[in-house]
Amino acid sequence: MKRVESVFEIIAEPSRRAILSLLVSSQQSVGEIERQLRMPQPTVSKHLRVLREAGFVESTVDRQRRLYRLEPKPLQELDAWLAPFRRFWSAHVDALERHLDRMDQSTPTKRKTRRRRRGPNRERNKGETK
Amino acid sequence: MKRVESVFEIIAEPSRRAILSLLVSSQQSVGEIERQLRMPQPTVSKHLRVLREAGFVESTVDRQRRLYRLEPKPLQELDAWLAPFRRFWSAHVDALERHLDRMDQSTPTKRKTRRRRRGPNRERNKGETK
DNA sequence: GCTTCATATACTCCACAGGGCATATGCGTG
DNA sequence: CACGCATATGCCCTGTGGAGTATATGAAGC
Repeated sequence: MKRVESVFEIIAEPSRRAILSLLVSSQQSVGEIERQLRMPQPTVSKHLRVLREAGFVESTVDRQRRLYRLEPKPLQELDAWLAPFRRFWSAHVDALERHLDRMDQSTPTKRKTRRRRRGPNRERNKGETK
Repeated sequence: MKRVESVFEIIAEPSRRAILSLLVSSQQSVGEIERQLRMPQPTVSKHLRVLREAGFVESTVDRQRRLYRLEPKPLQELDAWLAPFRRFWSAHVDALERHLDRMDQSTPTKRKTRRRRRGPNRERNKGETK
């Protein structure tokens, strides 16, 4: 009865994140999730309920199974929340680079290939941190 | 003593998110945070502790105050975690648009102005969901 | 030295979320 | 219609995280 839990609280649960990660490739039935994640079926169903009521997933009926699929909106909200911070850290990378550039020209020592391209409005970090 | 709480658990707390959002503009002392967020000082300090131990913030000493500033890494991890989902939903937008395009050409009925621009490699959603 | 300001920590209390288990519902098939 | 598989729900129990309050630490200034 305590609806509207924030997106953040929903994904704080490791099992729920696991489920979401499973569904990102393709939709799955409860039983498939149960087997892949090795967790008891009631647990899966309960987490799916939370995810469904929070809008992270939708279910369709296929014979006696329920197929769960991902819905983009909630995670897009999370992405939106991150926006100011992305600006923050890219600003910092810029500052660091300006600093290094100054170092480079003032200290022409043996430097490995640093020299980053300095085109204006560098495209934002794409999240490929690894 | 229960270190290594996940990034997700840390930001599940509204007060902590508020603190992070405050710090994104500039560093702040504990007292400033306390006043702006209207929360008791011990609460602020406790949350700051959690944030510090999780690497979200760093503190420097300025006279009798402690200045807290944002550190990018943990939120960048979160950003990285989102990457697969971004791929997921941008794929879906593309599929939807292809679908609508087919509808458009096969069903020339009265349609409000839909017709989206179809330039290749559309720029990814910037998070402006509102 | 003592006092005051700024921050940190210790301790108690309580609500609530998740796990485990039993059981209900519901659809399919003989 | 009786049985079986797939999923959902209800209930109890426990751990833990956050609020509140009091108090400790520690630097400044007199």
